Amino acid sequence: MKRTHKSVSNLGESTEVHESETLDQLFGYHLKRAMNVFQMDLKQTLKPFDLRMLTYTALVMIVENPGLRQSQLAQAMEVERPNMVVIIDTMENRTLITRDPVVTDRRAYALNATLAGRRLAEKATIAVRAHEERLLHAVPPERRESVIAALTLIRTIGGGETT
Amino acid sequence: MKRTHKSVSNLGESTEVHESETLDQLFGYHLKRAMNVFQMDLKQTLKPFDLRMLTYTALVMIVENPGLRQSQLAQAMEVERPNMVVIIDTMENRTLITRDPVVTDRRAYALNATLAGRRLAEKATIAVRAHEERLLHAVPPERRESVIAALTLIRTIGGGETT
DNA sequence: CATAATGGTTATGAATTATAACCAAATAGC
DNA sequence: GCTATTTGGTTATAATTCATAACCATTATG
Repeated sequence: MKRTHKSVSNLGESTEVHESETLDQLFGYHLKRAMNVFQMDLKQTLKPFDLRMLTYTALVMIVENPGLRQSQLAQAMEVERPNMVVIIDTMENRTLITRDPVVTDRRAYALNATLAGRRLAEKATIAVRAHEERLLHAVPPERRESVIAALTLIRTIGGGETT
Repeated sequence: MKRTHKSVSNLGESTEVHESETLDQLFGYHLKRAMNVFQMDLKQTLKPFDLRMLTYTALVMIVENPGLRQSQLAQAMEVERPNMVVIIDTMENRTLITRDPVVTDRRAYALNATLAGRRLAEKATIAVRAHEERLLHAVPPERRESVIAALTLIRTIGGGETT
């Protein structure tokens, strides 16, 4: 299935999209390309809900982990704390979540989703699932699982140290 | 599996890393997490060569597609032309590549790697392969291929239109 | 030729991400 | 109890990254 790669391509007016054998052999290269496609599509998918990837992720995490604190969320999402603040701010301003006092620690806030927040998360998730189905329809479920397993494996190996 | 919704929760000292069932079911979520790990590691891998991900990619592409023009490279890398200019600039300043005149089009430049550029690309690629091996050693080769195939499939589907 | 389109460049702006310093509250040491 | 240190959250700001608009020289169109 490998095309014959000629060293010197006659670049005059070739409409051909140029590639690289070396890069094509790299796992990370394909990972990034697929990621780009996914990300662009997801961005469009979330736009109607006025959500970005990070806000969507944060919202869902809060919905499913009521009482979560900002630092925990930041850690879980691998985002710097200061950046988490603005994400939380915007969601609070939209009354998707609330910052509730924590009795055991008066400086911390417990994050909780409002009803509107849960509703939005639900709707957005439906759209996100449709977006995934659209992009993945050519990949049968068991292969998706296989890929996810591989990706998870990679993460557990490389993600050990967050130096 | 759903915890009781209390406004104020007792998340006092749980060291547990919080996750989300919804997100865990999403392909894109795992894609992004793995991508983060990969990217961070690759960044460190390329640092000794004073290369960024984009410069490495560009360099390899030029090495394997001599005479490539900037716009073609930008298109292949899905990068805006103005951004490509600075990438090319830095590589030219380091004499890794040259901008050679194109006889058939006096405003275009043919990009070619110098000997130093090819040498650097080789060394960097060895390091990148080692980095991949490190992160992927738990994933057997045939599964890597399977994953790459799936990722490619996704790209060909979603990447059709670049609106 | 005159007009439009293209390759490359410059300048600039928007958006995302990271860093440093700060306050209030909590914890540790004495 | 009282100081010193650490932690959760915030603010301000810098550094990166990425996208947009306008421009020049050249080429293609008609």
